[in-house]
Amino acid sequence: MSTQIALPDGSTKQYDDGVTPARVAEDISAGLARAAVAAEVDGALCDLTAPLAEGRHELRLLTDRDGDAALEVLRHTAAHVLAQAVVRLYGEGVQYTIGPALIDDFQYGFYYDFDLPRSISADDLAAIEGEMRRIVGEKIPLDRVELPPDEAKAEMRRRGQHYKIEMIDDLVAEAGAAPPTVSLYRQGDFVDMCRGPHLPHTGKLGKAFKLVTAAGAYWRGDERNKMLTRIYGVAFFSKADLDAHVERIEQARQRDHRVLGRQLGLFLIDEQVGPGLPLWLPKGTIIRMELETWLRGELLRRGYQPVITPHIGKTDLFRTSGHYPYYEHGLFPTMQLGEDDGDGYLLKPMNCPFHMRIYKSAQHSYRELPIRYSEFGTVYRLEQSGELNGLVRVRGFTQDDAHILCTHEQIEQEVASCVELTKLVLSTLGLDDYRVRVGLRDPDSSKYTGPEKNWDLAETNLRNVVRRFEMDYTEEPGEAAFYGPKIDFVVTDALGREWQLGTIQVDYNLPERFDLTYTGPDNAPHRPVMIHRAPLGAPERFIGILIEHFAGAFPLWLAPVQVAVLPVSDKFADYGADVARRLRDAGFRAELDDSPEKIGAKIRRATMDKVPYMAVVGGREAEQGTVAVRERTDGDRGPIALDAFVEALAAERDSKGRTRPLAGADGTDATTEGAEISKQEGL
RNA sequence: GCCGACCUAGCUCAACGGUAGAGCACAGCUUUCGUAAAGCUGAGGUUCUGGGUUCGAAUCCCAGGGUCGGCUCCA
Repeated sequence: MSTQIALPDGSTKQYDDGVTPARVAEDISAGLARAAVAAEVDGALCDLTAPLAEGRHELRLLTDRDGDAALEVLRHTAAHVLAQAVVRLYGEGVQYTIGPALIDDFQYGFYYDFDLPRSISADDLAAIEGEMRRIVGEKIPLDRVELPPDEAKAEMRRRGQHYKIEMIDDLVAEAGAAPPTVSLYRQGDFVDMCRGPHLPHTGKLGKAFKLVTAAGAYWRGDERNKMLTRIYGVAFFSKADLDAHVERIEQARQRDHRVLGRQLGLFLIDEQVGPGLPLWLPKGTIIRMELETWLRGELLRRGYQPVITPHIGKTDLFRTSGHYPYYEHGLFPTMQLGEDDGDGYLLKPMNCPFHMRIYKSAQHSYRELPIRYSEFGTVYRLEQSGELNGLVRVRGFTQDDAHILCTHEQIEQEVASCVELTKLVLSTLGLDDYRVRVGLRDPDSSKYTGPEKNWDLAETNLRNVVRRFEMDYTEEPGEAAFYGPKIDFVVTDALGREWQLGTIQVDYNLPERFDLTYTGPDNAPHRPVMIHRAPLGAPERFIGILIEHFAGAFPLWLAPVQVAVLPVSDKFADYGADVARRLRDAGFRAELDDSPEKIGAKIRRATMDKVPYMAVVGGREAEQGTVAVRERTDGDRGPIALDAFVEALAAERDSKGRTRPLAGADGTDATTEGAEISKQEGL
């Protein structure tokens, strides 16, 4: 009776039965034993203390160098230590539910959800963290016990852990006929149900952890359930890693679009105007105007027909579209004009019903299709108050909307063209860190409308397109709109939270509801299909993300102020005014700083405003008709003739930053403090 | 909407039951200056709103509004 252990270096060790990975680690070296957090036996993770069965096994020891897999074990144990601390401090009334490790989350490393008899304050967090440190000091072993479900339930019942009993019942139900065993981890006086693996004892958690915040979270993520208390924390293998994490969060807060939006004077959300109703300040308006102007040009080139529709429409219009009463909870309340007003009017939550009426205002032939109506239409949705967030979640926003009416055969080509446009928008701005989500219907839900065969067809169309573009994408059931599947372009903000930008949606429903038709070659009426699409999604959200992406340092073509003209003293203000006028005549947004400040102060101000170029002018420049160019981050670039400066600026502006004659060494790239600005890609 | 925290000058913050303050920004004056902050002076407050406790409230309590972090939602 013996156990053979094959190690990654190719060697094999021989043991009696019941040997544990921890024991093997000790045999190899004391250092390895110290560093090990878990083991991988024949490809499966397990505890260091798990006895190995008779026979031959491949063993790999997981240490702090093994990245996410090791971190996950550490953080998972941290969650258990947190739970033990909470139970110790708040006693029998505490029920603990789930406490996973978080690996991909930008802000947090683990959490645990509790049903507590009272709420948690900042002082409590400090006390809990103190208790956790005590538990770490006690080096309590985590012992795994496998029990039949009934015994595990009995254990949890003794401890008053009713959520755990529910979870065991679910496990049994999932497992079907053969009842599994349930693994419990005993950690001193604390017992939790858990898959594992875990650190062998609490001392291994070390000191590099802290609790961050407490928040509410519904049991099982369902708002009909009780709200639990979630405590978030972070944990690392070393203090240095923890410090680096804290520093990263701090950096991220600096590029938060709400912070930069105020600092740079881009937008304002004013309490008296109303929550989620942004005011665009002059500088922010420039950015938005440039983006929109550019996009309008691209749309015209692609055969879109611009239309303009009102902000309100009769409630009946939205009954026909089906949005009312389906989305009534998300609408601003109906406007009633008088007694005989019937249904009243609604502030529009979307543009499509209006575009449907435009289509319907004339007869259409198959020869006209596809018809593409585009509109930057501002819509209003009563988003839940707790959801509002700067520019990225608002109640009044604009969709760079269009509705394409086409035949079934044209869908793929049209969707492909929308994908191409969306990718152009993203790549032009260097936003290449996005993911593509194909939102499909949830087979278990009844919220979807329309015949199954249309859904199947539309889902196939979308799949074909994303494959044709060879895009990485994930299919996500349940993420479809109620009327059809969609392709979403999803990005993350500075704090790692995901937001949907561009979207392309196939809709068989609305043409049906509005009874849209076209005359086919057979001289008979046919039903067109509709595509909703918005490459930016909404300029509000898009620019919010863009502010964070550029850390406020916009490329020349978008920069609210493109050139700051800085006379070294008042004496040269006249020449400065000339330069500024010349630049404005050439179509640039140039500002003269004729304040009585020293040149250093003017440079500092322009730098903090993240103006791309400064033109410093003094006696030498006035005499020779030059400007001393200073680039936002590269600094002083020396004198250049004004004409040449204008020409170089135009080249950079018109190429949207792909050509940068005035930039540093390689002429194509610029970085900003703390910002990782991706290279502008070709189209 | 739910859980929790927060709200003081335009902004960032201090004062934590006893006369509301600083830095930046703003205004005036002096300086006329060569690549990231010249100096002096000044103005600026319903301490989010309303109610309560107290001799006295920015500070304690209650309600409302707003913001932030989560959860839920997202056409």
